[in-house]
Formats: sequence, structure tokens, C-alpha cells
Amino acid sequence: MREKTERIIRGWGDACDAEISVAVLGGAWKPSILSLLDEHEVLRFGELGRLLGEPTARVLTRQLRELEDDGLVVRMVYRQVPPKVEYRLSDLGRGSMPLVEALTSWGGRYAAHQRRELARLTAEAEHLDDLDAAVVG
Amino acid sequence: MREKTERIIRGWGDACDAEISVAVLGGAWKPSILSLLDEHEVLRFGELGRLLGEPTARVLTRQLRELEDDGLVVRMVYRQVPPKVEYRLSDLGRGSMPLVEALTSWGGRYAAHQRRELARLTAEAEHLDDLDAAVVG
DNA sequence: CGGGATCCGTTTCGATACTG
DNA sequence: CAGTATCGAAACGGATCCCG
Repeated sequence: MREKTERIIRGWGDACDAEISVAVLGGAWKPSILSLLDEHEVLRFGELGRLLGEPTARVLTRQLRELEDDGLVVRMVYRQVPPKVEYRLSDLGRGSMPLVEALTSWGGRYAAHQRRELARLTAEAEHLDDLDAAVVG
Repeated sequence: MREKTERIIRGWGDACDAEISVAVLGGAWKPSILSLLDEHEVLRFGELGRLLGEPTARVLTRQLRELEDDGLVVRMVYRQVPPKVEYRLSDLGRGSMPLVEALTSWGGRYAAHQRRELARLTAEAEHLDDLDAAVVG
């Protein structure tokens, strides 16, 4: 288990369950990684990188290691040249998919709402510009 | 809207919806704050602090400001002496409760699973100690 | 191909002290 | 009461170079 995760679980084992979820799923790329592995069943390191839009190898490695340490992802190393490493979901990882989908769904609705808000504010600002122009003209 | 949230929404508006959820709900104390506000309807700054177990005022302020900037929480200031500030959920905040509950639920199941795992490993280690003792004896 | 080592800038957390 | 100001420590994401 990841040290950070263990610290949270041991530390304030009560009333902070949501924070555990955030700690486990909250890294950069992690929900996307889990979704891709759920969709494709099994992916190699390079395939994952391409599908994610080329994060640094260093970063991708770290995220995958953390997911592995937290038990959501299984890593299979084929000892051969050139090397080949496959990743897939563990049972724990598959069990997290409903939550990942809930995160995706709410995040999408939230982003849509906020984009409308941004557009509204922009339109308002332009309207004010028009008024200014009218006054100046 | 919080700058960080806007950056994510504008930046890679696609395929990262789950990351938006994490950005909005992912701070320390944030899910707990939302749950408490949902449960109590309205809470003052100090009440929230006590219910959360006394995080630093600085920290609590920051989390509440971010939730407010992201539109999940409404802040009402009563201009009086001594000051009085009330926090409650916005519609957006109430809409996030199913997700917060999903985070709590999965986090709880995950923590229970990992606690069993820790106990199992500890028992195994003690068993090995017993074996060592037997050999040494 | 799939990383590890090293370094860096930013963000975040948290403690202490002070204020209208 | 409900913060703000300041500071230090740590975590995180990311870039660059190197390796078997």
C-alpha cells in the first residue's frame, strides 16, 4: 500500500472516507488511466501514454506505480528485449469504476454549467463595451 | 470561479471531466465540509471548525473560499460586532452531494479492505517471528 | 521499450502571531 | 468571532538526461 494512503487510513480512520477516495484517485491522469484500462482491458506503457496525450514518461510511471501500490492496477513485466510491460485493472480497480464514472459525470455537468457561466459573463462584458462605445461615440 | 478550476475547464476541456471533480472536491476537508453543511443546513465558521476537529483558521478559510469561488457554498456575512458569518450549500453544492456520498462510500469500503490487508500482513509477520523463535530456540 | 536519477517551479498544508 | 499576514516544510507535476 502507498504510504500516503496508509497514513490516512491509520491516521483519522473516521469520518474521512471521502478523503481516502480523493487520495487514491486524485492524482493527475489517474481517473483517465483507470477508464482507459477498463475500456481496453489491457494496455502497454507506450499505448497508455499515447492515449493520454503523451504525459512525461516519468509522470506516467509515477501515477501507475501509485495505482499499483494502492492495489487498483496490476503490472505485468515480460522479461524480454525490447521490454514489454502490460497494465490492467485489479478487482479493486474494477470496483472503482462506478465511482470514476460518477466523477466523470458530475465533472462534465459542472464544467458545462461553468462554461455557460463564463459565456454569460463574457457576453455581459461585451454588452458593457458596446454601451461604452455608444457613449464615447 | 477559482482560477485553477477555470484553467482546467478551459485547458483540456475534453476527456478530463473526472479531473474537474477532483479539482473542485479534492482539497483537504472539502468533502467533510460539504457533508456537514448538507446535514446542518447552515453553519457558522466556528461551528464548522469545531465539527471538523479544529483545522487551522487559515486552512478552513482557504477551503471555504475555494468552495465559494467554485460555486458550491454560499457565504453570508452579518455586519455586526462580534462578526458572524454563515455558510450553506448552493444549488450546485447540493447537486454534488450524491458524488460526495459516492466518494465516502467507496472510500469506506476501500479503507476496510486495506485495513484487513494490513491486519493480514501483520499476522503473517508475527507468524514468521514465531517460526524464527522456534528455530532459534 | 520502459523506465530510473536528478533537478526545479508551483501548489498546498499547516503553525504562529496579529486584527477589526 | 472570523478572519489576515507571514513563514517554513512538504507534496506534486513536469522537464531533461541517462540506462539495460
